[in-house]
Amino acid sequence: MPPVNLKSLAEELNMSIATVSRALRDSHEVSEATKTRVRALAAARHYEPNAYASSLRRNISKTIGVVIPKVANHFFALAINGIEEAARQAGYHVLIYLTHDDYAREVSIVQHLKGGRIDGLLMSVASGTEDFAHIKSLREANLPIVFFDRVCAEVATAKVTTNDYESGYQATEHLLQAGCRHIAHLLISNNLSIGQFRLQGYLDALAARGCAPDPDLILHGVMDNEQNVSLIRELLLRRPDIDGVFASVERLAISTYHVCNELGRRIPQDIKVIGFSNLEAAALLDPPLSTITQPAYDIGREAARILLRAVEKKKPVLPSQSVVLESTLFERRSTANS
Amino acid sequence: MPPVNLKSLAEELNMSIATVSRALRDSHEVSEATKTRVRALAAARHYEPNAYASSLRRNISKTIGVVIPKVANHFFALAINGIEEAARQAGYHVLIYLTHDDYAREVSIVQHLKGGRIDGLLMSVASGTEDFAHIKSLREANLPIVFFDRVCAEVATAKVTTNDYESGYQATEHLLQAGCRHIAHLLISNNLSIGQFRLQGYLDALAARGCAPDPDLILHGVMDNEQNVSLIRELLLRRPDIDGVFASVERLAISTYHVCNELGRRIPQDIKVIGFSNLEAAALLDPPLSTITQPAYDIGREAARILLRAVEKKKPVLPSQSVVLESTLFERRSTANS
DNA sequence: TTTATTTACGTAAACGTTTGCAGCAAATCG
DNA sequence: CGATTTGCTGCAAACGTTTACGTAAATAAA
Repeated sequence: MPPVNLKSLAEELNMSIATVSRALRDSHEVSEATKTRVRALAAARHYEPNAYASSLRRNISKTIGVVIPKVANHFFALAINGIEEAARQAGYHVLIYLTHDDYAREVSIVQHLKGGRIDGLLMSVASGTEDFAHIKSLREANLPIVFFDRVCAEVATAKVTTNDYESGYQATEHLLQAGCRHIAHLLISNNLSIGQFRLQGYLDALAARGCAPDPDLILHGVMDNEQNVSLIRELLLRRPDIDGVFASVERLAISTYHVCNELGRRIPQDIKVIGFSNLEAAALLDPPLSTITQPAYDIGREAARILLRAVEKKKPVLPSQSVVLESTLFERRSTANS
Repeated sequence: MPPVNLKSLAEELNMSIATVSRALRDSHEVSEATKTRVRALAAARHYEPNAYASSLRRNISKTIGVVIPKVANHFFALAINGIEEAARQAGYHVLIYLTHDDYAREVSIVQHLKGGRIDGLLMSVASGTEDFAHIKSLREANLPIVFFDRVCAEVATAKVTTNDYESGYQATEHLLQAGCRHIAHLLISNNLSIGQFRLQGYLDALAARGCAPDPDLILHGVMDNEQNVSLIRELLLRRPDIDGVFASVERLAISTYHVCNELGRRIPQDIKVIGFSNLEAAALLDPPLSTITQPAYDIGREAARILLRAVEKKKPVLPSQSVVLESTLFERRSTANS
């Protein structure tokens, strides 16, 4: 089968390539009659414009990149869902890259993206990332970036986040109201801003009740889940007075469930648990887990919209376009008053 | 900042564009000395080759497409994970498209992919798809395709699936051994081959025990979850003798949990439940759900590897390269002998 | 020495599209 | 009627890369 491109169409129609191109782009400087003829043949031949030729010429790829730590996590899966929706509506394609929270991999990915493959980037930084030179170099290459959830404070661009401080405060307050006196806070030990905000909310909620913060109750988790289980087990054994756990990330809440099962601590009678989570099955857990749930789909869609607006208008993304969405606290049995 | 491309590098080095290009591609017809000089400058200027120019010229995009129904589903999320890994290792990029199980959207997406944007396609077809003309037209455009999980039997290419028949048989046998006499089978009403295989396994397992199949016990679910809950409720009320449920897809197992909660049927005492599922938290449900779990990550990685091998060798993908992976049955409390 | 062969590089033509410019009718205006 | 505008179309040059081909010098073979 001979290739079907502008040239072949033009030959068959006895007109120039330029006219065919313009007709298909609905240019005002080509007659209706010609447009109709061109469109008819293009449809008949199932013509699809070559994306690369077009991108090369126009210096526009109609593609955005998404760099995230992982996809097998309901939060990021939902975010991608929102991103894909916004992209599709705007006629954009979505390239996906996973860092697995590995700094080196993030650098390598970002470096490759400078080849003009994408018009803009959505990013949730790896938890290990401390140096942001690779990201800044992208900005110098004039590539618009929008961060979501795990943002990079050092880069002046739009960020889409949730009200993490308020949520941390609210979750802690919720445990206090449920009668907890000694509340542990589990977070992932890294430099992510979201963890810091949630922690501050926790601390302030305690302070508002006149409770002095106890550093011994703040557990810094690690990447490895097995190790987290050990850490939590040690914590609960060392401090039998703990009657509430606020997990900053889903995994730590799940690990807490495992440890409580193992140690025979009953939830919520002995210990109440609440955690950030987008787990669909939270309501079906044993017991149903109270969660602070981020609007993941909306985060993704909103971030994509901000990025695409900037891309289309060829304007830089401004920090002032940042958006803060609200998480929701779902009260379930794991924090019920026993 | 002036653009850094082959031309600018060549000018600065006082040599031709061709030599620079060849040096960077490590051609044997350029001296080691020149290569060193070129590579040094390229690194210093942070040169990244323009992906589109290269793709246009070589008619190779180093990109594969992934078309799936949804991403907010642990199975597909894990599959993407595997795909991304295989792609990254081979130096390929991954474009993602979601059909939301919508036929029209699938057609539109596939149509767009003919623009040369991708070198190969991985696909799990939408459950509503009955006509495969759009997919066949891709094959005519010489684009290699590998199906995974939800395959299209009509297209002669490689498919990566799981042993669905055996798993259906095994799940049913498991319920029978747990003492169930009246086992319902819940599946999504569509033409997907996987559903048919699982159903056949169910029927054969019953037959092997001398049980006549009862069509009234086979429930065809729909896309809408609310409606499924109603259907399951009606079924359980109409047939109080049902003491076992085998759900062909995760959602239907979860809906069964909801209905049992609502009707006060105890799992596993009154009804035992098993379902296909990749839910991470299955072991934490109330009660822990017995599952047949597909090796989703491996499916994705294997499918991508088969595709990439074909792409690299510019050979068509043959049906004989198909792979069947094995699912695992995880026995948990939802099917325990009460 | 002459004639092949090899090595290292340059020239220029692609790949398919978009777009500034020019041309050339027909229509409009002075 | 000549001059100008308007509407439509074609020519040709880009975009940045790759690569077939040519060529000059250096080396090897005769």
